[in-house]
Amino acid sequence: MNLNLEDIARLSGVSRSTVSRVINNHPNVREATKEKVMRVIREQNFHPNPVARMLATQRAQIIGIVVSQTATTFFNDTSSYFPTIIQGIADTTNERNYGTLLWLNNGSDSENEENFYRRIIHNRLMDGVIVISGSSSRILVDHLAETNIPFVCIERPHGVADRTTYVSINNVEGAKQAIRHLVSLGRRRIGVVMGPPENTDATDRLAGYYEAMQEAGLEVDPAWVFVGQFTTETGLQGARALLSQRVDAIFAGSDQIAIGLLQAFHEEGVRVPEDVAIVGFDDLPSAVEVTPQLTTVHHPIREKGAVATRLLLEQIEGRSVEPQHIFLPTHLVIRQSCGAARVQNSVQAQVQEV
Amino acid sequence: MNLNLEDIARLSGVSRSTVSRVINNHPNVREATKEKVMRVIREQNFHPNPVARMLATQRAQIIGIVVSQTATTFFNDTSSYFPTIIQGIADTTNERNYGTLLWLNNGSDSENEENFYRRIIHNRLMDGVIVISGSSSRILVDHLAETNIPFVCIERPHGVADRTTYVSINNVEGAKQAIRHLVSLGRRRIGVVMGPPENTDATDRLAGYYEAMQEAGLEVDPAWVFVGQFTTETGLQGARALLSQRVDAIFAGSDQIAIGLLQAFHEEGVRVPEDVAIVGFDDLPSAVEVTPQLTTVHHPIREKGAVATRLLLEQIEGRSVEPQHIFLPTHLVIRQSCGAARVQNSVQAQVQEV
DNA sequence: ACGCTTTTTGGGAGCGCTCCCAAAATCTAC
DNA sequence: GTAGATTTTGGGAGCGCTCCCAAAAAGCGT
Repeated sequence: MNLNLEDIARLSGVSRSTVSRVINNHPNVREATKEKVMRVIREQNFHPNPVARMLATQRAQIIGIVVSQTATTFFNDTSSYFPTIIQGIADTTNERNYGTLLWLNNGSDSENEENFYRRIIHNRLMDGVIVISGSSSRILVDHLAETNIPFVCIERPHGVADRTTYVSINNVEGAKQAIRHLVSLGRRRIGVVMGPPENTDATDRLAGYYEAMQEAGLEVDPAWVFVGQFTTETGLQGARALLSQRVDAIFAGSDQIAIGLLQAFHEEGVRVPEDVAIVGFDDLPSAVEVTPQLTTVHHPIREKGAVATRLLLEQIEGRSVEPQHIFLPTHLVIRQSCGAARVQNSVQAQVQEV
Repeated sequence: MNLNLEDIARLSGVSRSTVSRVINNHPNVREATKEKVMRVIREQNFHPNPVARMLATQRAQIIGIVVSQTATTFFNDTSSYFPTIIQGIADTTNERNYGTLLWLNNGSDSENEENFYRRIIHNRLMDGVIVISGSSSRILVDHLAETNIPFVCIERPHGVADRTTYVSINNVEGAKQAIRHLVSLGRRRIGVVMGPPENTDATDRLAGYYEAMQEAGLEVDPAWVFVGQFTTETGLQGARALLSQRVDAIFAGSDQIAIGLLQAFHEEGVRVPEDVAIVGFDDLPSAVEVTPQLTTVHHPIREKGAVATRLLLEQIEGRSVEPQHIFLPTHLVIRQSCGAARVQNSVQAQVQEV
């Protein structure tokens, strides 16, 4: 039922090779021939079989997106971190006519995980792979590094980092921007609630916190540092832990955490930003949906995906070989939760009236 | 560098065909031969080239997931509708060793859209396709129906519905559950803020609202019905529109809308549930993160993805031909926003103390 | 019109598998 | 040991394309 090159060749009175040349618009085809063939192709609504082409060229025009187990939790919460990265990837792949094969590991046992990685590595359908949250899928990254499948990580991976191309953001600087801002507003007892140490974003942001505190000449009491996950749950716990330390500001390692802080403080009757100022990280869509709106470090998530894809395609198409390490810039978005903005948020306004 | 069947054959002293039989564990291979070949395969860490296999078998073990343009907006908000469906799909594809090709259209102009659909239809890499939000990608569904690529829609599509297999939920019944509950709590002036009429979930939920109101013998004032998008923005607008109608309850077409209502009422000083009771739809993760927690109709999103995939694979593997229409059941989750729960939410507790 | 260069075209081989058929090996029973 | 049935194995053809090389056609200058 489906036609092939040979059929089109017969119908247009030329050879298979000429049809192939027309399709791949090879320069050396006479204009008249080209048009003749093109007409037949259009008439028959012919589309060359990509599988055959793959087999012949050893290229698939497909990249893989791997979302590792841990990271999968992101899908369940209200952060849209992952989907946003994927959108960024799609921005580039659509533009360049690549397909994307999505690998989501949501099994739980590690036997499955091993099998999951095998499937990825041996699936020769992909010209390259983007590993999201490289820090949490070290095994895969190591495997990938052994083969010569081009790949790039999103977020700085552990271990193989310098031999690997990755795209991250300037977490250290972002954290410093946040802390400096709090300091400039007169806060001194600045605590931090951070994500897990396996996550390089978390470690980098924490490093930025320490650096900025030191630069400001502020000593950090270890009890001001609460480490958990990048979740609202951790925010709730962190709020309780830090409240007893009488901190006057908290740097939340992510907006998810910040939202947890906000919830806890709301319940405890602690006023934000009056009693405790909060600065988040990520600038998620929900940062403006909470009360008070979050002051937060903008994280160019979608761009990360797009840039990673561009780098990967360069690698695939052989235009680049050297491992690259990209850190996209961040910037602070000042809203209400830090207390810098004039605007009073409506909760207080209301409570004061009562 | 990569070995092929012939190499393995040579190394194990048998023929290509025998190796192929071993790999596909065809019954007629002597045990001894089988083991010999297996050993070589393991030693060489050989994996057959899936592309060649595809070309020979005309089967790819890959399905496509199409997320159409309009739906893409879901990615940007805090609803995790889409990612959750995709997880459901992955649950099934991982189990069955299928790969998934993700098609995300985030371009804007319609020329792109046409091209996007072409790419999908002519990409012969997919044994079948899952169209998410079929109602919004009618063109694609029509195209797909013309070819004989197996496909399944998530949500009831427009037009071709009865010739098409789709998986949806019982929107009508879900809406009725919500309304009945509000009626049982003594509410009479029940308004509704609903998503767009192009969306069949929206139309079905609205139909359920009308039916339930009629069953309860309550007349619906047309001014109580506000139609927009499935977004918080629409919630904000809807709240303002319905407030002047002095409704005592609102059925929100989605939790996103409900969150918008909550925000607006919070700002206006309208108490929920005392002044206005709210019931949402979807039971998103954020339903428990807002104050008061949302009473809402549970929507088995992930299951929808999993079921759709199972149906698709049956179709692909030829075990089913008749179009099927599945409506997964919903149930009401009672929390705080309807006023049925004893627990007072903390905002009021606080305000009352002041 | 003719030789020479350049462009255009056709066909073979190959990508790495599966599937079919026929040949070889093995088994069975006498 | 042998005929006949059955199991196991090997090799050819084919899936639909690309790529290379050689042959054919066209262009060009005299």
